[in-house]
Amino acid sequence: MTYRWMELPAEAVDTAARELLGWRLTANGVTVRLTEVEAYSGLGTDPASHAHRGVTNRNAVMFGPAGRLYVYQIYGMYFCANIVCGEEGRAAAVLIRAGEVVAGLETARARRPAARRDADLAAGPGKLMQVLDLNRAANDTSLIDGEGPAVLAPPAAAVGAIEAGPRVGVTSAHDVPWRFWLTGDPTVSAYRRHTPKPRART
DNA sequence: TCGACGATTGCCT
DNA sequence: GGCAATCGTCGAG
Repeated sequence: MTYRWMELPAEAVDTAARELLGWRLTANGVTVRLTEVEAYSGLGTDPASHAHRGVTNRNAVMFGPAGRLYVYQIYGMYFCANIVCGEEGRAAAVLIRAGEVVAGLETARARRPAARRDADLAAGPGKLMQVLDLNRAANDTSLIDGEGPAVLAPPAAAVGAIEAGPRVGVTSAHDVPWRFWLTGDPTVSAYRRHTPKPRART
């Protein structure tokens, strides 16, 4: 199985990100509809990308074939998931930032007792991974062939309007809006400000 | 081998 | 709105 976004070149990762909105990601009994994503190219022009400084042991998956999962741990306690895009040998990935739980709602609630509303169940990269019960073990597994813990499927219904905006907190490459979300969706976390970290000097 | 930090979240005031 | 928790990864020495 090959999807359109899998055949786009690495420099068109923003287009791939757009196309992935509305797709359904299923893992461990829970299905979420992707409502917010962010593109990362790291072709030497994206300082925010893990792949910006070349291949390392961690980001090697980003340089692999499209349709696989790139999972990494952040702040020592949460996981974030990326959908690898672009041709093999060139880094490109789409970060899954938020989703709407469309199946396995009870299971999702049990996994995230801190969520007060259903819209908060997967309204963030780390939250989404908790809901799907995915971790580092899912890194470098396929989202397409069903052999991995997670499976990605096309939208069940027509995807609505899409909005785009620049990634907050990134000074370079801010001229290109690489964050995409479904207009008006309550699960989208795009409204959140990027928390500036306490750093010496400006 | 060591030191610093991050594509975050949730609890505190 | 502010900040602590917590550790794998990376770059420098």
